[in-house]
Formats: sequence, C-alpha cells, structure tokens
Amino acid sequence: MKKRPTITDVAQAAGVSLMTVSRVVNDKPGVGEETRQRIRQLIEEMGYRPNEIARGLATRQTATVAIVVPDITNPFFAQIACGAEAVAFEKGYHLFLLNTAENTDREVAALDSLQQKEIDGVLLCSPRLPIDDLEATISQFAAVTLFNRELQNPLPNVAQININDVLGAQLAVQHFVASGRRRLALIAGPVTSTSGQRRIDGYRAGLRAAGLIFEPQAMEHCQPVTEGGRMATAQLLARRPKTDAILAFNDLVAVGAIQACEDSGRRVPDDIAVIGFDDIPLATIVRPHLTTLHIDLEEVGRLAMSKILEIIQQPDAPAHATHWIDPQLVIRDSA
Amino acid sequence: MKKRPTITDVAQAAGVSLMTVSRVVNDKPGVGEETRQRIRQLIEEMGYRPNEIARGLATRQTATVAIVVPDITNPFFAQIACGAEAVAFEKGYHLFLLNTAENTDREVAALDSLQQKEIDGVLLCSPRLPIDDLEATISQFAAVTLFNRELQNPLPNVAQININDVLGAQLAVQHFVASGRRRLALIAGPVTSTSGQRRIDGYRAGLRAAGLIFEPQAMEHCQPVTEGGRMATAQLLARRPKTDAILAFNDLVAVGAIQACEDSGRRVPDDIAVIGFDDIPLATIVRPHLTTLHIDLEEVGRLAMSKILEIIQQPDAPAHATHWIDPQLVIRDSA
DNA sequence: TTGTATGCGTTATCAA
DNA sequence: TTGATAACGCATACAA
Repeated sequence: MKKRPTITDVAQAAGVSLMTVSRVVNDKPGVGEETRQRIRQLIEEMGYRPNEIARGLATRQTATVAIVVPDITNPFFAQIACGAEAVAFEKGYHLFLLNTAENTDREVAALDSLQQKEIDGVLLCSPRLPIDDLEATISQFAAVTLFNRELQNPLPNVAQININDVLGAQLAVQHFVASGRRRLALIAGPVTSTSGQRRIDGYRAGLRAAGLIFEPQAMEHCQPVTEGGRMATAQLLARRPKTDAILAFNDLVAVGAIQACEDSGRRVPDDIAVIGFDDIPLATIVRPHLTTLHIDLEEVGRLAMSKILEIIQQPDAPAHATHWIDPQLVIRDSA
Repeated sequence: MKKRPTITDVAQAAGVSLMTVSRVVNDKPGVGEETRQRIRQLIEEMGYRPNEIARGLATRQTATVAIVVPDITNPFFAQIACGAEAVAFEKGYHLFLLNTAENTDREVAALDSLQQKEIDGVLLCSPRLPIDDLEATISQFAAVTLFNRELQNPLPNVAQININDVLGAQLAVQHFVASGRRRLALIAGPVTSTSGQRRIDGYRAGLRAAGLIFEPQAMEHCQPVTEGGRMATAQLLARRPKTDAILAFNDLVAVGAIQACEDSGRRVPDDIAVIGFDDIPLATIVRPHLTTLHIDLEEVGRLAMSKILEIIQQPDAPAHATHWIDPQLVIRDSA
C-alpha cells in the first residue's frame, strides 16, 4: 500500500498554500480561474483524494449515515437498506449498515459505536430497545428516522415511518369477503410483534366492517417462518375444518399455511384462499403464486433516507409527522 | 442533540492532564490505581466516549473494515456479511456494508469512498472490476480479501477465498450416478459467471470419472433465477426428453427446474432428480425440499474477516494461500 | 506516575 | 485572490 498524497503535498507541488488547494477541492470561490485549473490538473495527476477522517474532524460532519437492522439476512430489511443506499449514493452520502442479529445487546453496542463515529444520522429499523433507552439514544444523534415504532411525543430530530398494517389486513379481509369467503381465519405472528398486533386489529376491523364476528378460535399465533405457519395452520384446520380463507402474518407463514392446506387434502385457492403479507421474492417463486399485500420496501428505504437528509440539512425545521406506508393488495393465485 | 464531552473535559473535571485520561481510556500503564479508578468513574458519570474520528486521524487506524457485495438483497451475500460481522463484532471492529447493485460504476465509487475513509481493510465479494483495475485498487488498501476471484500472482496484503465449485459439481454427479441415473443434464448459469464456469468443469469431470460422456445438448445456460431455470429446463426437456437428472446452477434455478419438470408431467425425484447449489433458506421451503450443495456462507464470512484482521495485525506476514471452501452435498427430497 | 509539545489532514477565521 | 494560523479530539514521543 502506497501512501496517499495529502492536500499539503498538492499545495507544495503547485507552489501555493494548502488553503488554495482546499478551496479548489471544495469548489469554493476565491481562487483565480487559471490557478484553479492548474490545481485541478495536479490533483488528477497526483491522484489526490481528500481524507474524510480529517475532514470529518474539522467539519464535525461525516457525510455518513447508518442503518441499523435486526437481521440483514431477512430480505425485508435488505430491500429497505437498498432503497436507502440508493438515495444516499445519489446525494453523496455513505451508508453504514449494522446488523443487530435480533439481539438487544448488539443493538446497544451498534448504536454506541455509531455515536463514537460521529455519524450524521441513523435509520433505526424496528429497534428492540425499551422506549426510555430509545429516546435517550435518539437524543445523541443529529438525525434519526424510526421505522415501525411509534413515539408518543414527536421530536424535532426524528422522522417516523410506519407500515399501515391495519389497512393492509383490512384490504385482505375485504378481498376474501368480496370473493365469497365467510369463514376466515388468521395465522398471526408472534404475540410480541408490533406490526403483528396491528395486523390483528386490521383483521378484526375488516371482519366488523363486513358484518362478520371475530372468533378467537379462528386465530393462531406462530413463529414468523414457514414451519411455524405450517404447524399453526394444521392445528387451526383441525380445530375449525370449515375455514375457507386464511390471512397469514407474512409470506413465509403463508407458504407454510398453503403447505398445511395441501397436506390436509385441501386445494388452494379452490377450497381455501390464502393471503400473505410483505410480497417478498418468494411470493412469485412458490406455487400457487402468493396473493399478498405488497409493501414497497425500497420506497420505505428511499423515504427514510430522504427524510433523514432533510433533517441533517435543516436541523431547525419543525417536528415531522409520521409517514404511513400503505400496503397494496396484489392478487395472484392463492386467493 | 447535546454535545458530547471530550477527553479534555474529563481531564479538567478530574484535575489531571488529558494524557492521564487517555491512558485510562486505552487501558495503558502509567497511571496510579487510585487515579485510574477515579477517572473511570468520572468517565462513566459524564458519559464520555472517545471520538473515533479523532482517534482515527491520530492513529491512522479506524477499526473499521468494509464488505462490498454486488447485491445485499441476495441472501447469499447477506449470509457472508453476517458471518463477517459476527467476527468483526467479537474483535471490536466495525463493518461497513456497501452494495454495488451489480453495477461496476458503483463498485468503483464504493471503493473510492472507502479509500477516502481510510478503512483498515476491505472484503471484496465477487468484484466486477477488470483485473488491472482490481489490482490497482487492492494496492490502495492495507488489507483485502477477495472472494470468488482468482488472482494470478498473490499479493502480501490480500487473502483469497473461493468456493470449490468443481468439487461441488462432482459430488452432485457422483450422487446421481450412485442412485442409478445415467442421462444427466446441466442447467448452467450465465456464461460470464466464474463459478458457473467452474461448476461446468466439475460437472464434466464428474461425468468423465463415471465413464459418461458430455453431450453439449444436455446443457443449457440461463439467468440465475427461478424463471430462468424453468424456461431453460423446459427447452432442455423438449430437446432431450429422457433426461433423468438435472444439476442446476443454483437453488433458484433448481426450483425453476422442478417446476418445469412438474409442468411436463414428470415427478421429482421419481422420474427426474434435481440437485441445486448453495442451500439457501428457500431450499427447505419449497417442496420437494431441495437436495443441494451446502456452502457454509457464514463460515466464509467469518473466515474472510479473520484473514483480513490477521493481515491488518501482521502486515508483514508472507502472502496467503487461497482458501477453498468445500461444498457439502445435503440430501433431501429432490434427488 | 504524570504532564508537555507536537502532529494527524482538513476546514474556518481572519489578515494581507 | 491568496495565505498564515488556529482549531477539531486524540495519541505518540519525550520530558519532568
């Protein structure tokens, strides 16, 4: 590895002071057009690149924001990260991606290291942190966007983005009812999941709107994976054989639900309709292709990054309202 | 956002020089046990955290390495990233994750920004860069590990990790032959893929070892996605109906292959066996569960990170040999 | 055991 | 239009 030239090296080679070079590098006024060109060329020749570390120390800005996700292996978060990175790249920002592996300790450690790196802003995806710690953390950063976590009192340096799970579940129920299904069931996710709870709320609201009643035995919780969906559905079908429609917590669970249906001799969607949630790539790989609630996760990421850059650039703007992302029902083959 | 205390603030509060505090922070000798305790407590109370930017400028080390992947949305790379991050976390390093979106320009931009940030090392996963640019890039970093790309002349600051694709394909062919299949076919990936080429080599070597001959019409290239596998397989089966075993470029392609088989009325694995590659989570979601070549990607990530940290810590060690990761055949239901 | 001086590469401030 | 000097927060080398 060869040592990179510094701004001083360039200045010496050009026979000017380092400030003149600095002005050229940052496209600032106060340099004669002729010297500017000369220095530009020299920079090119010498392969000079500004040292971001030194610049960060001097300006207290790092042109870097971080995104903290519980599990980067989960395409759900990977897609958000992708959208966020696209915007960051456009705007000349860099994106730090941290993975907490669903572990609160690591989340704390990650946030801690981010502070030490003087990051400009943080995108927090579904933080596990208790609310008090969360607010304390937020106050440490210049800008934060919170995904899928609702803060009671909005802060000026945080933007909030949430999935409109209630709406999504309602749309699913509407579709079931419109296609003649009457004996609906819900394979809900983990009891602790915020969005899981919201999806239950939406499901119940949908039933109510259709004049159907919510039967507790027509709901089953499960781990948010295929096998969880399969087992929960098998139990549910044993208990309530006439079920003709299932709303699943997410697409993985939906796939498990379909498997359980098929295992019990039911055909999907003829005997029983299944709707998933999230529209992950898997949805168009399995057969039947999943009818599901599409969430534009790249857009979530883009929005999250845009908002955070806004806050960074106008720190004194008024507190931001929560953004709700509306899921869209995409009708394929399973319902 | 409130301003964070600096080491000087702590020193003033403690009534000592900042060097004494610095020694405590870095667990260096030369401080009385009593003052050390006192300062420790003060650090705790004041919530002091060292500023990594300033530290990086002073030490020329950032305790940060980056991993550059073509597509973070692809679980293949996400898993590698996970393993790498786990090791980084253990060792007190931070991991920058950059996504190039399969785009050479963005790869260049990413590498460029990494240089400017004075990153300690970089994990390059399947770089698109032409070999000359690649070598030029590598020389800019203190430490590099290269994944799935072979360098002719090893450099002291780079470790190389490659999947033993040849072995993997051979294992698959062996398994086909051992279970009585004789009319094998290969749904290869994109022609430009390095590992795709190696898998073809292994497939041919496997055939040769079994005394079978390679028929060009028993091979079809395709895009490395499910739909590509489905279409390519449909064509292949039309052309060569008696095929009784298919080795697919990867698991996505394998799923497509299975779909094409079923579409044509063939049962898997009774009429035709299918083996995938990579063992992504999907492999145990679809039915039949995929028999496939498992690659321990987390281990790849862990190894890559370990190697890079070795180089960082012992820059003068001799050049590293290439590590080959051996795939393992996991037999499930599709072959 | 503790402290002082200096420098890391850059930008900000103010003077020429 | 230019340049000298002082930060930025910390660590290294050396002195007390």
